[in-house]
Amino acid sequence: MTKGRIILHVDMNSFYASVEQSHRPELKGKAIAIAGNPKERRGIIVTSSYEARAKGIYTTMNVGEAMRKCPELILLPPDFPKYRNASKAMFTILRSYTSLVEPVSIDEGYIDITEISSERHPLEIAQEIQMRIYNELDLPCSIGVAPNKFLAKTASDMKKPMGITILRKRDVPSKLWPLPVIEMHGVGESTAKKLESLKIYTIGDLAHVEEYMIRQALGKNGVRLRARANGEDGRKVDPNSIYETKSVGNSTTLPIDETDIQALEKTFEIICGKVAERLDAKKLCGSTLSIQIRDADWHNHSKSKTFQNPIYNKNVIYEEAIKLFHQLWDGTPIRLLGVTVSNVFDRKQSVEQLSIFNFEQYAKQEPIYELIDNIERKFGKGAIQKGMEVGKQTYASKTSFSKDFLEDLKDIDSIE
DNA sequence: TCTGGGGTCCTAGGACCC
DNA sequence: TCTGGGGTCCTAGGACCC
Repeated sequence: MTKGRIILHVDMNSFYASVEQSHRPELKGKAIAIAGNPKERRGIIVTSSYEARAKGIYTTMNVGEAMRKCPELILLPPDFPKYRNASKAMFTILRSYTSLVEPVSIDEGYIDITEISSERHPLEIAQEIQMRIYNELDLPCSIGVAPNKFLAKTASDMKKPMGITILRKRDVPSKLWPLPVIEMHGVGESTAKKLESLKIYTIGDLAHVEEYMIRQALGKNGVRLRARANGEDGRKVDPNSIYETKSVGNSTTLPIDETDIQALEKTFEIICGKVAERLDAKKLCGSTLSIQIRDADWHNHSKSKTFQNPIYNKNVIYEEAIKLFHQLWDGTPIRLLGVTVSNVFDRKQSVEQLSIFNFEQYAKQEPIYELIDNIERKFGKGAIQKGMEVGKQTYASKTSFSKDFLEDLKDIDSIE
């Protein structure tokens, strides 16, 4: 960490709305918004154009309220494939400069331009990137230029739309410290409240608090926030982070606060289907299943279970989710239902892990060890491996491959 | 301003093992 | 014999971000 880095944060401006405007030029200059489901009572504004923002429209605003406030507002349903394509094109432009590109979400990412900055000025690179995205994709973005991720992210937020902001470490006292602490990326309402009780109101206050005090109040996270308030952030730009999915979930807010078990089970079926579909698309599986419930008062509850063998099959997910649900639910009305598969990894990897894992796991247990010994004696050295091959076939439709596998082994034994 | 749906990371307590 | 400390995994819940 001797050499300084130069990092850009590229943040697309009101991305979904801008993509729609670029596809349909007649929408340019107009107040438009992407709304979850305009027909539904619980539809909200997901993104709005700057023209709409000027009229008081903001993200998470209820659709009905938005229409009252701005009757000429043009509502559009989200078109994610369209946004994903635009996103891909944007990242392709970024990757034409360096492979050190880390997508953070569909509409923002970091680029480490340290190496290429030896030939060109960082500001010139930022300007060119911004112009290329604008000219080639017809999309506006803001760019932050800084020595680390936190400052780059903070900088890209300072001038919107189509801004470029340089934030050096030496600018931190003058540009960051006067701001209210809630403005900081990583500080939300809850943390701001806790900080307030410590008489920390500005980013500068946070930067100067004693380390032991902030650790006591906020733990590890507090210490990290304090470092960031001082302009320090050692995180690297990691191009691989997008490939390291940790969980896949789906949730839905019900049309009414629901108590009818049949309606709830039906919803679970749909949700589980979507989770399985997305796991399929990414060729993933996961070992932990959790369900989420949100009640009418916005209290959240969850129940989870970790399985010996990873799951991904729609029916398995549904059956297990329903089991968890019945253990968790006390009959009170439900606002939101969710299902998540976590501890996910590549499905191909899973087959190998599975075999090794099971073997080690069960070889430790004496009767099984004997059993395996016996089988190898009876059927030859490759028998266990073969049994596992068979296991792989049936695995897709079974939750507990290990148990099934063991049953299979017992069957073989009882053939004797 | 009364709030959708996709995520990530952190914490704290308990179980279990050495 | 009634008792330490460390590590890891699991679960439930919270905070935050876009």
